[in-house]
Amino acid sequence: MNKKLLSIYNRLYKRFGPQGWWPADSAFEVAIGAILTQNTSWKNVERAICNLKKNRLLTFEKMYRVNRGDLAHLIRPAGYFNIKAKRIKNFLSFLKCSYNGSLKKMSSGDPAYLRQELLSVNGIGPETADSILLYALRKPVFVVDAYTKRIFSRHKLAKEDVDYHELQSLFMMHLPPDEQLFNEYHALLVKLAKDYCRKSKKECLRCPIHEKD
DNA sequence: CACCAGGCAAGTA
DNA sequence: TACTTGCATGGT
Repeated sequence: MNKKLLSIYNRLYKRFGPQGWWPADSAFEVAIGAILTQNTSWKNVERAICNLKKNRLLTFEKMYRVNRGDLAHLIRPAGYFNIKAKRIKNFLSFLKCSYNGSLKKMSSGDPAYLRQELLSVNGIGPETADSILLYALRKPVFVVDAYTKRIFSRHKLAKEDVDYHELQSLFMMHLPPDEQLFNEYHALLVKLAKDYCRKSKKECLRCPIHEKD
């Protein structure tokens, strides 16, 4: 499995090259984006982030001050704007209480402990927590998402109804705990899914996973 | 028109 | 525990 996972990674990297994740100007922007992208296309998230930038709200202090209603209005293009505004506020309250609003302070903590903390915030589940840990805090934590599940179940590398942590440990048990590797691997799986493994698209022509090294 | 997108929590039985 | 439903915009 160790070899297989690395082999898949090498094929994806060879085909698609570095993906440059996470596209953002700061760790704070990554964390907010992680909440905004819950079950939402990245294109819509970009519109919401653009609105936040235009209003100079993409810093902890500014966003901590703004009303939840005003925040909801600005992130409207990302969908679920009321509940996401609440979730962002929950995250900011946690960050204020535990780390005085500083992701930099937070980043010195132990990944397993930080994960527990993030999961205790209402609105932050496994994928959002792991996205923040990997892409904002640079911790070697593998991010699983709907794409990862779809690709691995369609290729019979995992069962159809595989559990989040089951699939996550598959990666983390068989790969070195390399933050850069996890970063690129997850990004490449998203790229693969978008190009070759859409939900409604059953075929998988020219899919790099099937190719030789 | 239906279906999907870088999920999560709350309600029901 | 195991389903089901609400949340909502914008693209195909």
